Amino acid sequence: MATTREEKRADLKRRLIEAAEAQILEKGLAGLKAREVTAQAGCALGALYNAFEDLDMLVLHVNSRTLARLGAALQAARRDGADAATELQALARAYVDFACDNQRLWSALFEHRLPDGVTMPNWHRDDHAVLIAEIIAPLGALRPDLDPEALRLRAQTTFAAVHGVVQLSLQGRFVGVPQECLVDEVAALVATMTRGSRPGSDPAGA
Amino acid sequence: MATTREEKRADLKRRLIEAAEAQILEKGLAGLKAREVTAQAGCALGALYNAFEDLDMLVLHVNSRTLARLGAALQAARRDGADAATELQALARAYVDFACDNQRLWSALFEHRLPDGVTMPNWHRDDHAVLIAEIIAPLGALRPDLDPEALRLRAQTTFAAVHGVVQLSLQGRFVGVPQECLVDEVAALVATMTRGSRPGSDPAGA
DNA sequence: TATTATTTTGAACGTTGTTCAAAATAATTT
DNA sequence: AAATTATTTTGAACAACGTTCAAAATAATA
Repeated sequence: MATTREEKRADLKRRLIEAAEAQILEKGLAGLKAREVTAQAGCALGALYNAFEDLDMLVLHVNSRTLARLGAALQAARRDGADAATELQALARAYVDFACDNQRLWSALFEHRLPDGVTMPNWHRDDHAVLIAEIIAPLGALRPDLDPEALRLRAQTTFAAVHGVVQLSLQGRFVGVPQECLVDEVAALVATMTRGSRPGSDPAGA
Repeated sequence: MATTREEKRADLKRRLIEAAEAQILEKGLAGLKAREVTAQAGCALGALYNAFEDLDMLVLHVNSRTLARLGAALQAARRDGADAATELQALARAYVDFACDNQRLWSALFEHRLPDGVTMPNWHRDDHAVLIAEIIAPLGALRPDLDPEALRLRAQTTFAAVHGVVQLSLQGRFVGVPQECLVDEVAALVATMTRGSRPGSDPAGA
């Protein structure tokens, strides 16, 4: 065995990521503690800082895994060939379902903050692309007037709108819609945005 | 002076809230420290826990002040008599402006989390009503078909949609729209939602 | 097998929020 | 006014946290 060094290193990283994911799943991001993670991973406290720069970077690895799973769920929800409204509804519904079914992991994606002055590594930043990737095509079908740059911006805005409704609701905020209404309200929002995006829906043309 | 006790107590609370607000303004919610707040307020460390249950409750008082100011800004943006689209645009613009001009205080409103199992006191929960209060009237004008309960839900959804765009943008997230585009994208979103809400915009009727 | 390079370890450090007995202060009673 | 009681203020002490680092253990090489 010539690569024992790297193998062990990789295995430790994997165990730490899995332990961290389990901790977040059980107690939420705020319940993630270096001592519990290392205990569950079967290593010493300091070993965490050998494998990762710090606890924040470990969280980013967990979040990247969550983003990959979320991306897969969104891809699986695609309805190629269906009209844009149907496709957007399916994507939004898949997002709501994923957030509800994986609340703590999904929350960690947006609750986590890097310390001031620390910029997010590119390998993790790029993993966020899945959040808007599937929106672009159906939105482009609704809005053939938009150039690629404006279309991408509008996709980001569309995602953020749906995301905002989900987030305030799942946080249980006073201004958030009750969880029982979440699916319906998101569907209503997407329907409204879809209708408002259709060419010919401009008031000047009515 | 018969009420020295209460006066001093109230004065200390005020100084602590102002010091906490100054700290959040300067360094953000994560930069709020019990020792710095009490030092700036001119009292001992333990005095904080005499005046408030804990640091979280002090944050809630700061957040209530922020909500009051935000509520005033939204009320001032009202365009009574104007059509619903204009009114909704004005409200959304006022929300964006407030969030941009008071980023750290505004962020604290939504970043702050109570520990698991601790429920928000009613006096603070109710202060959140200002976030949707002004939306209901213009949205009701657009959607006369909705009963009061559904209208309130739709107002919450509408707020959350705009809020989501603002939050992801100001957090500087990869999927958030760049800050330079925020005003325009929110305006586009509100315009889309307004058009999609107009009676007669239902595809079945086109 | 001996030597060198790397990793693993956990005690120790600094910083946090929070507590609490003692000291200081205000209110009340004599 | 003085003495007594009630309340508040204080800051040292505590537990829990993320992080570091010299020493011990282990792997790679000579």
